[in-house]
Amino acid sequence: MTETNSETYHPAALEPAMQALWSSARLHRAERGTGESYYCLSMFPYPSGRLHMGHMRNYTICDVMSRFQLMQGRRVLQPMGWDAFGLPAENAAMANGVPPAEWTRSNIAHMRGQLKSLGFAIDWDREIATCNADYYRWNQWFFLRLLERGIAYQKTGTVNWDPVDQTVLANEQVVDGRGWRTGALVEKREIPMYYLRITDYAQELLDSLAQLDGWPERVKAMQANWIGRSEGAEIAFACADQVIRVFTTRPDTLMGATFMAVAAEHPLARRAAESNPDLAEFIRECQQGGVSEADIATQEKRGMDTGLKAIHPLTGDELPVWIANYVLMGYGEGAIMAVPAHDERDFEFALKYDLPIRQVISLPDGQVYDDRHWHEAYAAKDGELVNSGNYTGLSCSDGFAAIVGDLEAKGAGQARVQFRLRDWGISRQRYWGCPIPIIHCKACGAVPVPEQDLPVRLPEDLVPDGSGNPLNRCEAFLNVPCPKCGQPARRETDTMDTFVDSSWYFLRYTCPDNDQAMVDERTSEWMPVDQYVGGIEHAILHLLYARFWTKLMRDEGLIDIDEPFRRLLTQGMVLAETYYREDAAGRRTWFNPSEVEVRRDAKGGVDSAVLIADGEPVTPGGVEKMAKSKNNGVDPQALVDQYGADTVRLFSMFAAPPEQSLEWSDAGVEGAWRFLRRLWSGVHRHVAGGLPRSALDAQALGDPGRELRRVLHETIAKVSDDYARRLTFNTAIAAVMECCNRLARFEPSDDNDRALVQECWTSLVRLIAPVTPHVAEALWRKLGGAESVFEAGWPGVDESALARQTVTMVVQVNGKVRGRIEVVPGSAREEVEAQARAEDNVARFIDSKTVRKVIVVPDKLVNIVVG
RNA sequence: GCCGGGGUGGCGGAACUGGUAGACGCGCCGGACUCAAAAUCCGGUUCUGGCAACAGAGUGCGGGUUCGAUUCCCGCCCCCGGCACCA
Repeated sequence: MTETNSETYHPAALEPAMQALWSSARLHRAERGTGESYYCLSMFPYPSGRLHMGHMRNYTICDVMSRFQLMQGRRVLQPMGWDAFGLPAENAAMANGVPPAEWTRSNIAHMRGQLKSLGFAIDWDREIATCNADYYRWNQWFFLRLLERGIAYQKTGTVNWDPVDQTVLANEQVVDGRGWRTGALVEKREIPMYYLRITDYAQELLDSLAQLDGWPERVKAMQANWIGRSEGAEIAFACADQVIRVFTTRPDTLMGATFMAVAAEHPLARRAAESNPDLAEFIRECQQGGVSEADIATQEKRGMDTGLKAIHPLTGDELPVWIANYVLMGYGEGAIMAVPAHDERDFEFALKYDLPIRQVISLPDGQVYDDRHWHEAYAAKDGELVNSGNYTGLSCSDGFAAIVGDLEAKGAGQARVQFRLRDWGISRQRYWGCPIPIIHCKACGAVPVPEQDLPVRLPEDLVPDGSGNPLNRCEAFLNVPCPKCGQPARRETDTMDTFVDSSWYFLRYTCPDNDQAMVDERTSEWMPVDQYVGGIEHAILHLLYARFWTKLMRDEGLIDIDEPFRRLLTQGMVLAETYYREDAAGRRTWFNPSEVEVRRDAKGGVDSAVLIADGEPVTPGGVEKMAKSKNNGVDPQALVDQYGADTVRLFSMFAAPPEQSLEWSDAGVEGAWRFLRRLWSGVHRHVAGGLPRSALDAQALGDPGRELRRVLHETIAKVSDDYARRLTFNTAIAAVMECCNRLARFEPSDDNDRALVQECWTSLVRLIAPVTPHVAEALWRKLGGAESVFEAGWPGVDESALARQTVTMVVQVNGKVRGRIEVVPGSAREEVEAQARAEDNVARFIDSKTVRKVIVVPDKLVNIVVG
């Protein structure tokens, strides 16, 4: 243990030594210990090649919580694995010609090594990778059960189609409506896909948000809005020999409907286009551009009259039927009744195409309806019905009920609940994913692969080239006899959405070695996850799918929980300053912060920034998320090599609370490094004087000692609360630093004082141990600890140490601070007031004025109101 | 466009339940040590005025409630995350 005896701090030698110690004591194995279980989970990484700062931050947060719980005596499971399927591996294959399997596996090997060097208390025996058949076979197995239950089904869906590469594009591969590689205008295409009926679970997914006390309110709000439950009515409008069904949340405004609008993909639109080339052309135009909601919502509203007329179910009036690009086929019925007077989108459309606007809801007193300009109030539901025949005079809610009642009586409508949530399309026209276990037979149709033939293995030697899924050209994969009739048949070549992989990996960590079952009895021992940690960018999709999948597995009788994650912490992003130079054509070259030197003015403000290489200025481009495109990524490995893992961990926990974005600063890392060096030398100086001979007698301490001990125990109380309840590791670290600063100023005068210093160091080392485990382990042993600091227990608060002789109270006059007084805690109001008024500066401000009121907040503040 | 979040010194942030705005760290300024530098240590550091005591202003902008507002309410501006095939 020479590493711990060195007088100066050398993390490069120390950290591997401490890691070896933990490893041989099997400290990270989840099975060890007898305490209550604690499952602490990070969102598993996509193996992109190197660990980036976002990973580093995520896993440090999780490790701090795991180690804190370990020190509380709990049996901790902190696993790690790889979200190993997905698009980047295919892109890398196109760039380098390396098969995605090879690229992915070598990335995993490298990143595993990086994670190990950071000293995370991970149980590596449970590592999983979703690209391994022993994992994804259970995707396939469960998919077949869902197919049997009717939860999985086939229908057509809309995708982005690149007409040049003849391939389906992901939304991120569509840039300004064009394919990223070819630049061709992207088209929408309808293709058959497999879907999961998440809408069957919409109500439950919404209702059970209420039991997720440990989730941030904002995430629950985002999920609730995403599910988007709305109560309204389904209304049928006759149109020639057809019926147009619409869903509306405002049946009370039915008397204000002046036209109908259908999506370009609506069957009625297609029929109308058959005999009208202009309409067909318009539909073709609507088919251009991307499929993403943001694209559709921001495009200019456009429409065309079909010439068809729908019949208003109550008045019998004829309403023109338009095709409109703001009506979505995927929501409701793909058609709407337009009430331009009371819906902003319909209003805008009516103005543009000069369609009638008919006000049917009254406005607040004095307001007159202006049919040229939209006002928020037009969409309100607190007026009463006007211009509405029999319904005139009713409130909106009474009108809602009366109109729905009449529609029901006529068989033309009914009340209905509609969700914004759509069924989950899981088919991807890509190679690097889990094969969908289906065989297409000319005679028998889509036939599920029999269970005994699972897994359907993905061939690992293919290299995508950008022109569609290479599985389509892989005869060895494609050709297979039909399981039903034995005739030659063809495998499905679509693979599963990677969100399928990430929807249950946390269950598999509990039993990764089971090759007979997806999950087993160990799963219920650990689940639900006690603490889940991951990026806020996953607040909706991943977390919703994981909740859904958990309910599916529950309903298959595989697990017995309703919700997978008890507590959720959504960490913020890691940002860094950007620097660039612009050439004559306006093209920007981005420089990494490590290549730039910042010059400061006399006050410490940024004066200029220059490129170290040539000394010429660069332009600061603002603080942005670390990304390749802005070349502002800071490599954690370089910093770990320079300062050691503990310093990097300390700074990333200190610079911001976990939920907020974190701005990276190399200068800040220096500060963390200095603190650890001070901690190291402080303990060594204390131990060099010999450990104290006798136990601490707190009663015998002098005033400075008693004061220090009060600060220590206040610190223990605060830090414990910060770790356990507030999850603000930045303030916990600040409190430890503050206490260390106090301790450094304390001069022990006898052996009892030295016993106090011993109490301080042994406490502080344990308080910081979750954040900087290697340093803490070494110092703990230096201070005489026989076992690991993580087995040493957590320091307790001595309530008697917290008592104060006096407290400082602030004295305000009319809310402005004018002085301070020292009082005995719990002093009576009158006494405090008298003392406050006697204070010189306070008396000056009261002067001859009349005291109107005196507010006393015990032991804190006095406010004297004069006038 | 829709949903969610954020804005506090030169910088990252703190102020937990409406009660001292700026803890802790960085940077900067001054000092000690040194032949010198680095490292380290000590002191100062919201802005304006003042030698100082102290005073005035101040938490994105504009208003409001309150003895008292970074915190609560109303209206705006800017930045960030998500929008169903990036993960």
